[in-house]
Amino acid sequence: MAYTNAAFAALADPTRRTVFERLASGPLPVGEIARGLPVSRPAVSQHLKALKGAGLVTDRAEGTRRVYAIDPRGLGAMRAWLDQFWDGALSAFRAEVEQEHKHDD
Amino acid sequence: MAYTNAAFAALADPTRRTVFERLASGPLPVGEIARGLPVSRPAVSQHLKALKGAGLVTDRAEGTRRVYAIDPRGLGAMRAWLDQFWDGALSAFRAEVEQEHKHDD
DNA sequence: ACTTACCGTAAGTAATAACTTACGATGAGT
DNA sequence: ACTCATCGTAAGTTATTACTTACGGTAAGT
Repeated sequence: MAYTNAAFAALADPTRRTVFERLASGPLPVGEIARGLPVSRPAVSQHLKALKGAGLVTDRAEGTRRVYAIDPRGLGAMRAWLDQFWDGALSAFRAEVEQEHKHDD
Repeated sequence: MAYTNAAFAALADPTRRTVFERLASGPLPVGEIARGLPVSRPAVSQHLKALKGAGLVTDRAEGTRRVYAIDPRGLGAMRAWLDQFWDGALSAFRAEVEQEHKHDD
């Protein structure tokens, strides 16, 4: 999917991943997300913009505040990409181990 | 896991992700990986070093060449991190949809 | 209407990173 | 011993980016 590129790039930054993790328990307004973080609130806004562009979060207006929530689309894109390697990598790894055991004989 | 940080950072770069994808079909020496890529071979070596540090690839010496293969550890760390959100995000999304359907009545 | 709370964006800065070329080291073949 | 192939690392450059402060805009409350 088109989200794969942006999703990986977005979650690369530790601060941005922390922002994302704060939404795991449920939707939150920007101020709540930024509370206690070592960066300023505008920085959090910029991170949220990047996450939104990657299909990782959605935002809705609620009065004067903006509530963000996790968007499954970006998550799904990353999962699909990972699954592309999962089986192959495991079987290859298994074959690799057996190969090394042969050397032990 | 400790690999989570480095794994996300490693796969953020498109070139590096391409390098990683070339190992999907099986182990390859550096020269084979770099063949046809728009970057130099030393650049590929540097990418492989980053991938190795993230637990995404392993390397073994085979004569004068170095064969790289996909390491399931980094892949597993990312999958575990993703699964941490997967169920919650889906159920939250479902609740969100139902909430909006209520508005349609 | 005025103030306050909440938020996104613009501009500028400092740190990071992806890339290049140059070089050195090791193993295979003659 | 010599040459060639393969690869990792060092040094330097350029582009990207994460952050700050400053500002403007909208909604709610009095």
